[in-house]
Amino acid sequence: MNIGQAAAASGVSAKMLRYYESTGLVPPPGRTDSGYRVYDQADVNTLRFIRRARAFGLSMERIKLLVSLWQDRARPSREVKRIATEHVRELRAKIAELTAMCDALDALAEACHGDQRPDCPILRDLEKGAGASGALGLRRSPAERSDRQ
Amino acid sequence: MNIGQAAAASGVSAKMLRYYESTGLVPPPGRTDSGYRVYDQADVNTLRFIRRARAFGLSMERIKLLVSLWQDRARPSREVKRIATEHVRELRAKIAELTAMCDALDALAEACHGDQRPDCPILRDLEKGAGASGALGLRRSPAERSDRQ
DNA sequence: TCTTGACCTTCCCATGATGGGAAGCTCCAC
DNA sequence: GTGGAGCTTCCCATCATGGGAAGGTCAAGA
Repeated sequence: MNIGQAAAASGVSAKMLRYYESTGLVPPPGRTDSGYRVYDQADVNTLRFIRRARAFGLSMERIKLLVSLWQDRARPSREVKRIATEHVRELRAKIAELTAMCDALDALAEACHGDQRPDCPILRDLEKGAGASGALGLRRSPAERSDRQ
Repeated sequence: MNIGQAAAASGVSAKMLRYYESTGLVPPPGRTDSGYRVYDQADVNTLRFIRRARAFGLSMERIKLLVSLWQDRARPSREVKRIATEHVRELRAKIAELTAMCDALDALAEACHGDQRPDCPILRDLEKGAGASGALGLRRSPAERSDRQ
């Protein structure tokens, strides 16, 4: 199989395939005399594994770990579960963050007439000084917190 | 006010301040004879507006629109509301996507013993062939869909 | 056998918003 | 006048992904 066929069979683009190889996520495949990459079914299975792991939003770094655990018959499932639960925790945090943004902005949008008049609660909120922004805990922004400590 | 003072007063880092200027989000401020940027209170107000808009997760592009609407006394609130509701829609889509990932992975993690034994539902799921992945509608990945149409 | 078009190779660039850091200049307080 | 804090520009890195150019390869059909 050349790279295009492996891409079609795995659902990973040829571009990403080369990228995964360059970062060491997958080992360099064999080459034909003319330099074309050659893949086999085992490679395609690994790529599919990676694609599915990506669909869970896992980072390349974690996927690298998962692939090595997957290929280790003596792995303790504890390791795999640890990676998964850590990712779940991060996803929950991200979801909570987005939900807060979404709810706060939605409330403002609901309060906005949305007609030809210039008065707008959304803009009024955005131009507020140091006042708390309701649902968003916006007192000290990340910038304020991290800028030169 | 020099850039450091404007950064402290607005909560936007000096680094981002220069970046916003380079992308045209804010106009180039005045300069001293020696080349230092000079800001006034109006600039700081704009930067605060931007910082608060960023806290809602709005993109630079949309913030650019919002700033121009904000500064237009004759703006129709319709425009502002449109931008906000569009962003809310995108946030909801993102939240749904992350929630699906999170729930699916969490279910797998819950089913995993997490001990020294190698058997693991998480890895079993990831190595599955074309089978549907439960909560994730993983039949055709983005790669499969977009790769060479 | 030659041509043609699809495919492969490497290399560079762009994304979006942000930070890190280097080299060099400026300003202020002592 | 000196030291240190702060400013300037410029380049690099993130993270996973795609776009595209320049050039080589392969296979099918004339």
